[in-house]
Amino acid sequence: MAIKYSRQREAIKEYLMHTKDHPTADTIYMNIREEYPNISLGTVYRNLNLLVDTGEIIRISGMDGSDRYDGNIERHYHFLCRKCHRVLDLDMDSIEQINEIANRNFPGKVEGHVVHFYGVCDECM
Amino acid sequence: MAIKYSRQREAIKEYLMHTKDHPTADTIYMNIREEYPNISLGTVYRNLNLLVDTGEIIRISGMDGSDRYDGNIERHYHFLCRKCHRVLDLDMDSIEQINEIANRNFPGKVEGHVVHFYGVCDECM
DNA sequence: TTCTTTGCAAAGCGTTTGCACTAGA
DNA sequence: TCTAGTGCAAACGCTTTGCAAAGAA
Repeated sequence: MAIKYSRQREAIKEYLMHTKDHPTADTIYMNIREEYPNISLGTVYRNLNLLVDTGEIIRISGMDGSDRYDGNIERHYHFLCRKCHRVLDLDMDSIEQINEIANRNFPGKVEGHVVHFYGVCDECM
Repeated sequence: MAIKYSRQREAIKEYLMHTKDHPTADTIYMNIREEYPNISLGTVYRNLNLLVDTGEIIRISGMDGSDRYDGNIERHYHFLCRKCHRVLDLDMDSIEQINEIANRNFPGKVEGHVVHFYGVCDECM
């Protein structure tokens, strides 16, 4: 099925491109609702899934309760503050070589990994 | 509140100590039910939480849909097969130093990380 | 007895889905 | 026109919780 333009989807993408927060679907919903008061949470979820599938945004899973979304699709790492529960970007060297370390004694094939860091952010210290 | 003995909790712990699978709460429930047919899923969840809190078992989150549990509390890494969805232990060197790498340019304090690997296991290749 | 744990069922939370309607191409 | 996207509400999967009854100390 071909993808058609939708102003709601555009607004969601736009929003994610201009924030450095890593908002949840619900937060995105609350924000988009200011411009499109009738948008439904279901539409937000459907569009987030679509944008993740097309590679236009990234989904960050396994941090907190709910998934976060990120308009920055460059490979980077995330940090979760255990006090304020904000998700921050980490400016750090690549650790892609951990795949190789994992592969050494493994009979199958390690293709990738998910990492995230946690601790206390500067504002909460 | 003091912790009192419970045969159900003992059975859950026992079960986790003797399996190398990384079962979900539901799988544990199904298995314990063979010995305790009246046990409820709520009891399984309550005991799993209690055992995680006391450090007797480990919870593995963010792999699949549901959390997995592990009776092996030694620091080790996990692998999720994207075909059969089994979770396997990885026999690999420590990568604890990634915390330090993450800390280098970070204004807050990185205390820990969650990593898991994915790919195809030997049986699915 | 006293306080913890249980079984049950209901509720919670985040996310997905069916459907009739709307809107993009 | 034709098909994809929307809003709404219901349903989903996993987990937690309130409560009265049962069990451990």
